[in-house]
Amino acid sequence: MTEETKELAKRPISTDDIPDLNTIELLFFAYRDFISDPDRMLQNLGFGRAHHRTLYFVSRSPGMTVAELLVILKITKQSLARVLRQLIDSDYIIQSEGENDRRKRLLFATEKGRALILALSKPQSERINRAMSRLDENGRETVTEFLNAMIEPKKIRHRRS
Amino acid sequence: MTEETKELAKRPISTDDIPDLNTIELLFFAYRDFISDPDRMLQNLGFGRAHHRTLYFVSRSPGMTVAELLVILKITKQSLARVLRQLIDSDYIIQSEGENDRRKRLLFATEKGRALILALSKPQSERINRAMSRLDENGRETVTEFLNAMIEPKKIRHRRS
DNA sequence: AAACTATGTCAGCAGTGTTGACATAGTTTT
DNA sequence: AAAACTATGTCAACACTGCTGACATAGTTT
Repeated sequence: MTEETKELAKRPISTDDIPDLNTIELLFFAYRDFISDPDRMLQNLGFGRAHHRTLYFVSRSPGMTVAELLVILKITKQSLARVLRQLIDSDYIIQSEGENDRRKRLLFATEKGRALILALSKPQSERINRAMSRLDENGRETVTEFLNAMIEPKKIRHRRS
Repeated sequence: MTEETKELAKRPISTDDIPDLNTIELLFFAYRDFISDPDRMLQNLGFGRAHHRTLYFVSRSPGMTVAELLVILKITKQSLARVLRQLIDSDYIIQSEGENDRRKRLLFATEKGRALILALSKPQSERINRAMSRLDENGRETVTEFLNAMIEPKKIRHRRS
């Protein structure tokens, strides 16, 4: 190992190479810690992040269909089916037939599901609150604006005529 | 399904229930999109996010030991061993013995590894740059401050006397 | 009746996290 | 020098969540 033929990069990468390196790193740590509180709670239930997200969006938009959920989560039918089944079997979510279109499955959180999503969101909300507390109203809007700008703009979908 | 005995939560959860709900959602979407660009690149190499992070921190701090990497990444030895082995076998990272302590394995990115981490970081940096471009210097500091405050404060570790 | 749509399911695979046990080499302590 | 400790590696096994492709069923639209 002493006489290497491979070229080594001994100089650390820095903001000279990538100007926003510090922000990249901050985002990694911030998101990891942000998700860590609910992760711990979920573990006790035998659930994971996918359950969290599924329950979240269903609670946020009661009556959502499976297809709509797939679009939001950007995962495959099979990935969703697994966690959705578990959430339904353990009474966090229930399905009901669509009124106009009986093929559709409208998804609703039960009271049990609602209680869980509120419990999971609480530490996240508190963390955000702590971080925001240092900022004035203007600063909070700045953060919101920044996060929004980080999101991939929705592509306009053209319907088949 | 028409006559349900289970109690339904038909009212959507909202900022009435969780004040920072919108920020929670924004963070989810922002991070998912932020990580999606390098994810696509990694796929072509047969690598994943764990490889990305490992290579990142080694490039950032050349000469890092395995133990130090474990502390930063907060994963288990076995999880790291797998991706580290692949990175070493495919010449993105090399190991060398510690000078003082020959048990230690000092990790360095090769030029190939350096090139990869720069390529992976580029779209992330560009995305941050786009999002930051709307903000003035003061706004950028606000975002940095916010992200820092979202991170779990390091616990003070007491050394055995 | 035929074509299409919404959903569900099966089998199998990949990446990355986990635990616990054990092995080896090197360092420090007694 | 022997004993204890440390840094790393490895083995086996498992869990969660993403993927693909194929196929089935029921309901809707053409």
